[in-house]
Amino acid sequence: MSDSRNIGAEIALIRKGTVSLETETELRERLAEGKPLKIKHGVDPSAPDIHLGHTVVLNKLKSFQELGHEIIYIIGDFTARIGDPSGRSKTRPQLSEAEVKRNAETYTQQVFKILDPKKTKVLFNSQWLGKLSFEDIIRLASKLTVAQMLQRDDYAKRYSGGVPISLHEFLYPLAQGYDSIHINADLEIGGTDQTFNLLLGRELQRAYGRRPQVIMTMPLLEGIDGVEKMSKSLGNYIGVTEPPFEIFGKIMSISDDLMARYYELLTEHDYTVVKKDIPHPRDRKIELACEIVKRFHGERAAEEARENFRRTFAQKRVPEDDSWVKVLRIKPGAHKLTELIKDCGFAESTSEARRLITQGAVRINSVKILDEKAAVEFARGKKEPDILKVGKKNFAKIEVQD
RNA sequence: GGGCAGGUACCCAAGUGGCCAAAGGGGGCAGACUGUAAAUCUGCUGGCUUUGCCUUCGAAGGUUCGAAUCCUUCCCUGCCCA
Repeated sequence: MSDSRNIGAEIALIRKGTVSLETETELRERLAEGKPLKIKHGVDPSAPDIHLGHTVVLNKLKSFQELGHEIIYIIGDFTARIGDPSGRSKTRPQLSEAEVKRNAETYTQQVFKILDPKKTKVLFNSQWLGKLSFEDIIRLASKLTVAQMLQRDDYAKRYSGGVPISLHEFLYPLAQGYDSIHINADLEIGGTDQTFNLLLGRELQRAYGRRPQVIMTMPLLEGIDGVEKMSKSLGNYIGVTEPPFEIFGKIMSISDDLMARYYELLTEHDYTVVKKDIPHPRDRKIELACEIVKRFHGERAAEEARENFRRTFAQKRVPEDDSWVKVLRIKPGAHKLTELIKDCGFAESTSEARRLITQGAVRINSVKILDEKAAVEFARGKKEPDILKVGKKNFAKIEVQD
């Protein structure tokens, strides 16, 4: 690790796919010392699920791990209760202690789908942040000025736009920076939306007489809407624990432009090469979907998802995947269609169910039903269960029993 | 503390006594066309036992035959001054 040529190669590897690295010189110095670096990454367990957006950073952490460095994965259980305002035009909801704890547990489980648990140190920042006294916090806050805080884009925008900024929101980056001091991080990595917080960590380390951490930012992955960054709260995410067919389907529904982006950020492939090898964009997307599914569910699941997809959408048949077909058990006799739709969870209210019917979105056994008042008769002992289809992708098997 | 401007549906935003379940845009959903893509076009977008009824315009009271709209009090936000 002390060989300067190897350091060059290592830096090249580290740099791959990053947006920024401040500073490369400092990184080189630290690598030259020959000790494993403490690589810090903090997460906000405000949503309990890891999605593809997180994996961009996680993959980078994994490669650090493979290079022999120490990963310190900080669950921001304390900071989650502040609510990170990064990239938001609004104050985040503050979570309760119990919610945060529950989220944190599922979070770590999922992280280890990518990282090696043996080489990862998971810490909760309530361990040290919870012990700070009010005096400590004052001292911390005195290191920074309001003008510095307002440099941050989302604060500045809100401030000039007359949108409220609560005082506690200023504490978020401070707390995050304090984490860096506490663990004595050599390098902190985050999405580009974390740039300000990461830089602030450097400031604070300096102010506390520590060597400032190197910071590295990774691109933010757009969500499946192709516009906003992927996030659970926007509902435009693909979670790593979602069932194979679900992941497959979500990938297939993204735009072609976004597909290029996903190839770049989520796979090792060079998109220009892929484009040449697979000329039809649909097939390219299928390949991508397979690859992603494979990563989290294995080869077989990927093949099944591919087959199922073909069956469902190309051949317009009922998918052979339980995660995509709800099972509704009902008693024999006549049932109002609106009720059935609601019971399957395909509509939240009778009015909505009614709308779906009149708009031609509802079929039973492939027969379109347009009468919003329709009641359907179900008898026991049919060979094949009746299939209710609502919209393009909602299927339910109706099972009749007493 | 004083002055001013505001708080309308998922978001932005119009509406200043009845024609208001509330214009317009965004988002979302559905349909057509497709490759479950994009673009485009069309419709829908509070609830219900739906030719009607019920609840909603920051909250609570009040005026009125009738209130998102007028009055009172309260809560919240921004700006300016101190």
